[in-house]
Amino acid sequence: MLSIKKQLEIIKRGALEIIREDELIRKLEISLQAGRPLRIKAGFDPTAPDIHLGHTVLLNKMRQLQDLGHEIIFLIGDFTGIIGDPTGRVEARRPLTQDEIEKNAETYRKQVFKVLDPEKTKVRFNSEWLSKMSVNDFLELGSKQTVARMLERDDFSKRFKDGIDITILEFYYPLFQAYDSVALKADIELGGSDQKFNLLMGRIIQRRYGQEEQVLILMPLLEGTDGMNKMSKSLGNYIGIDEPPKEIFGKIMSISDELMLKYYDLLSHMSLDELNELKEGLRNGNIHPKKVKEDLACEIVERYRGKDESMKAKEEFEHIFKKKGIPEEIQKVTIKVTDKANINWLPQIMKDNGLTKSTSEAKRLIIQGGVKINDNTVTDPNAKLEQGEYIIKAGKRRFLKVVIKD
RNA sequence: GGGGAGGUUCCCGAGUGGCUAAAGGGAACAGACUGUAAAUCUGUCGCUGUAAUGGCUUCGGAGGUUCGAAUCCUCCCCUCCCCA
Repeated sequence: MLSIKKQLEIIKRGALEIIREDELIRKLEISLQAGRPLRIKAGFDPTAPDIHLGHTVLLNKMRQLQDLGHEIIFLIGDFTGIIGDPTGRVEARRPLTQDEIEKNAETYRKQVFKVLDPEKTKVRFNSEWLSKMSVNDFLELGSKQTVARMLERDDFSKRFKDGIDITILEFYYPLFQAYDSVALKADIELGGSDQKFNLLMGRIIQRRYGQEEQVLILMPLLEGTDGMNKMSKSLGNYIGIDEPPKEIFGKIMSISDELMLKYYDLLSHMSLDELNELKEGLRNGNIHPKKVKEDLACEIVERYRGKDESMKAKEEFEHIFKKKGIPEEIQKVTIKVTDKANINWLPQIMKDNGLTKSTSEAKRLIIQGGVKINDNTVTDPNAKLEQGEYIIKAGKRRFLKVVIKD
């Protein structure tokens, strides 16, 4: 194991807040002396098994701790997932079946182990202990916290003031999550900064159950591609690590320059010195922002998909956007003119093949000059395609190859 | 349990009998500009083949009044506020 100082340096990098640092140092000391790794807990929702870059901020930190020799517990909140985290909007959730949970867990394992070391990661489910709670246990847990304390939480107090529903069940969510720390005897809990309340609750509940309090490591939230909200699947502003390489590449390239720097801070494995150098270069104009963004896109794709894929994605991107070319692989359809009336009407073809949702939309797009056939802008919304082979480009990135036959 | 306010197109939100496929904003999409972006400007933004003063679908749900309803009536469902 590394020295306390070294460990601390690694742990602190990128972390938004550590509660409390003195406790962390003490825990590290004891761990080092006794040769006992610290138990680190990080919880994940079982309903969204698509890992995106936002998750990887946390996962990277987990990996670092793992590499320091500590014990990582990847906790799947299968039980609490049924309630739904009150953070953000609440929707009534359908309880997941055992099968679904197992399936989601499998997907998690597959994706998560692109970052974590499978050998050193323990996957647990909180239903293991929560579903076995007796009514008495449940009451006891409820007695450990007061309503006033619960209402301190922003989400709750705001909703309470605004007169928006808060179910009693939702009050239990932070308590259950806190109880997970008790059940696991966690030394450290890792989470996004939006989880601060829940994680703090863990400290309080652990104390009330006579345990030593966990240290919290709060990581900043990664903003989504819109640069406004945190990255999440439901907002559609996410970049999934399982997505096709060119998608990942393209999405990263489309973020704003400002956001790009935040992504560097949270996602790049570049050393701090290199990072500062880069920022300086951008400021004085010695480095072109596009190049910097490209490098980031390459780094990310390479990490999850390998060097080859990363090179390919970059070339393809260059090809399409810089040289305004067409991608190598595009969807191809063959149409027989005689099949039906209007089958060769351009908007109809576009709609039928998913380039647009309706013929109206296709017509609009044409009128706006957003449609090209073989590199020539189409101006006539009544255009029909005669026999031959065409490449249709709709908007910036939708392509289709059509073969019209008799 | 009593009293009151609401549910409008992807989201927020105007609209209280025809001029309303429904103001305005946001999101999204396209064009210009660029670096692929951001910002800005312009345009589009229910569906439907002759870019139609056409047809169809949409304003919580189901009926009804009317030549005509998002707008009026009845019942139902849902949300919120105040009081108990």
